[in-house]
Amino acid sequence: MVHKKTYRMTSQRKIILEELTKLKSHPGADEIYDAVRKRIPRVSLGTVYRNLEILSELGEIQKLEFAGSMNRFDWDTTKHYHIRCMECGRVENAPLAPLNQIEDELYGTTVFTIIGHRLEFVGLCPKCSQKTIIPEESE
Amino acid sequence: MVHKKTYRMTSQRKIILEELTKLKSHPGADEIYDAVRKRIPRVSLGTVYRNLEILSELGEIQKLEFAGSMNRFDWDTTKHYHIRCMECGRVENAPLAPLNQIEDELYGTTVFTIIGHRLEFVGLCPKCSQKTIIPEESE
DNA sequence: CTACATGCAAATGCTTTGCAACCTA
DNA sequence: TAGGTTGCAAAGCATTTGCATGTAG
Repeated sequence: MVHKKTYRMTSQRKIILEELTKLKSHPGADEIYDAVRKRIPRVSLGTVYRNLEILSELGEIQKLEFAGSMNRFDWDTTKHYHIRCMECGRVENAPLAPLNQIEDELYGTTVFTIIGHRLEFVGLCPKCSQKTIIPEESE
Repeated sequence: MVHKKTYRMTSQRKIILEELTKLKSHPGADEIYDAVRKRIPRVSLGTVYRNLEILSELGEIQKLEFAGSMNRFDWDTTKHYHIRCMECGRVENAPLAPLNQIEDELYGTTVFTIIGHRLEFVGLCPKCSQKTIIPEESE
């Protein structure tokens, strides 16, 4: 029998979890690092990364991976989709119920074993859509 | 009036496009680099990256960005989704028609201006699903 | 006690960029 | 000939890792 890995609740781990929960947004590791550093000035970025990984493995938090941008983390562990601002990177929840049936549609038509899917919306947040007025094409 | 940028058809550019088209798979920049190097031994990886970027800007190819893995490129420029093997990274087309209405569902319920969406499936390719037999949980 | 965790710094992997020489329209 | 393009090398950025020391259970 294999030895089961037992995780410890260190003060760093607890504080990282607390700060993510407090942030409410969908921060990247760097933002969480900044928040945690206010309480543990000598904390290392490596510790933040390691703990975010472990916490998501434990199901305490959710790791959000986006195409072409850095990872973000979510205190909300329920299944939901996101919208990301292509200008500033801000992330919000997408008000759309999970497409629970969509994977079934591929069943039998692909040689892959489907394990999951990821859906993300790309757009502009209110701030950036004001700034980003697409200029007229003038020849 | 602004000066419009005019692209040139250099031999490198042409060969990069040719090799991507030949590959038929969904190669990363490194694979394309390897293929191109057989015809232009002194080509640089930077040139490959720059040209892939320009070619996708021109609509000659499509840049595929996946969550948590490197970019890949597609000679097929039509709208379609993909499945990626979580073990070996192999990418295939997903036999599913584009969800053209899905963005409309968010209309009015989000403050974001939706510009697009990205849907990707994650799973195991035949080779990896054989190797990856999930071991029983034995206490 | 001991296996897991930490801080630190160096390393990683992918991608981008500065620059002088080069070439295409 | 002008301005896009190249090869080369160095830099950039997010993330991971090796290691000696620290600490929770």
